[in-house]
Amino acid sequence: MRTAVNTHFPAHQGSAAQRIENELRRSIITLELPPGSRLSEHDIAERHGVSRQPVREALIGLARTRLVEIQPQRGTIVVKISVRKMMEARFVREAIETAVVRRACSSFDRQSRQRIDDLLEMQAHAARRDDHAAFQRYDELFHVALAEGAGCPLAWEAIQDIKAHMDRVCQLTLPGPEAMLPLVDQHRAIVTAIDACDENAAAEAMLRHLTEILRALPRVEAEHPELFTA
Amino acid sequence: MRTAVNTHFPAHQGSAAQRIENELRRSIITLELPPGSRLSEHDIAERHGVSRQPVREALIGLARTRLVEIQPQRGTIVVKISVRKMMEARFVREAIETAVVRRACSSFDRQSRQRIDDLLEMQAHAARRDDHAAFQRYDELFHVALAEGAGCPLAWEAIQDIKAHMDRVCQLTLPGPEAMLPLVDQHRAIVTAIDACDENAAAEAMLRHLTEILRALPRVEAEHPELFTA
DNA sequence: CAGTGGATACTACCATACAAGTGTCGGCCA
DNA sequence: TGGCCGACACTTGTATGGTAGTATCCACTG
Repeated sequence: MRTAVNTHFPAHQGSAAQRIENELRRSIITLELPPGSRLSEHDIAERHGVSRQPVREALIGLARTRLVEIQPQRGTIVVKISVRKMMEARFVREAIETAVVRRACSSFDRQSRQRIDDLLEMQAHAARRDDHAAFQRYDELFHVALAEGAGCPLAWEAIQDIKAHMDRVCQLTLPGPEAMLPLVDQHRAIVTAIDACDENAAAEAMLRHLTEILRALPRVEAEHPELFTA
Repeated sequence: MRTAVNTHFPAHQGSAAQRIENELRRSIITLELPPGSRLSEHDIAERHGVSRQPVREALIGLARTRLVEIQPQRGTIVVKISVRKMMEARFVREAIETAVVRRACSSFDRQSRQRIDDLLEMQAHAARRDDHAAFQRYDELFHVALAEGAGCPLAWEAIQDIKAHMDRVCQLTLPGPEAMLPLVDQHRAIVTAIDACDENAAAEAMLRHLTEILRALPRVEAEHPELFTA
């Protein structure tokens, strides 16, 4: 089975629309396309060598997760980061993932459990190499494995949509192994609690992990005010 | 502010694509389009008097919430109801909404609080008239008001996507005022607990409310096996 | 000189036409 | 008669042209 990052359109894996949506999503999250950027169907189509139609569909997909805002007959722009929405997204994610790890304490798929060890290993390696992209990918896979292992893959689908509001902030806070390595430790703490079948400890560990982002938020907002909404 | 049912495409409120998506979603949830139905872009376009393009965009939107499955170069079908996915969706929803009502106990917007009283009144009226459509609409608005009042409208957005897996089952269980009226009482119990600022009681009430659907599930599955996946 | 009205250059939106892939049905062959 | 092979009908995917709406800029007016 191929490991597909975006599982929303299992049927559209190879379509131009899906390719472009993934590409644009990546560019937005990595801030290559900074908030406020104007996106033109025409330009993007030319740049990717396709027609405007698939580009349009890609933009609609991004609009659904609120990464871009389509203003009819006016234009499409990359939305600015909203601290308020990020806080809300974090709150919802905390609600889902603490419930997931609690469930994981009752029963956890053995295959997923094995996979998690591998993922943690690779993530730590990525952190030491200061490879943000790989780190974030493994982070995502870790949480996916958690949801799947707990028997609730749908939980991750739900998270994926709201996570978009947090990803760009994470992108700003990650640089430097000293920021990434502690996150791996937090992951380990979660797994340890699950192995011990200690619901409260697992939920507590997840809560600490998801609260981490709040620490650096004021700093990054002060450093890059132009990326945030007023 | 206009009360928009679907807030995913604020920019597309009047667009043909959005109109058709809403219409199709309604038809699927009300089981007018039963699971397994084949949907043809061509036919739908003709029936609505538009071209294939907006229909296509509508179908992509529905595919994102897994209401339909697009099989490239083959066709698009209404997905069957999956008990497994419904259980997962219920679990995730429970996680989110119990967290929301807990938060609501700390602080709750006064305007939303007033609105909830009106909604409960109207919902009870709809129940007595045996008006499923109105009942379900008010039910949705109740949960929206809860999320907004708690200061987390994003929570409802997240729920909307996964709720699709539950709505059709609800559609099957609702008929008859004797099924609907208890649900209104459960809503009242939630509000009462929030007014008393009793977190645990509120979460407990919400949990009972969201567990209700499990009671009737075996019956409807036995009565309509053709609607469910094997 | 400030303010207003209109032509213009964009935009997203929709319609139409074409391309590419898939399942089916019927004829052909062994 | 059973199995294989090819044409056809149907699907979604993509390309292109035209339409309607909005913002901008500039000439014109008070």
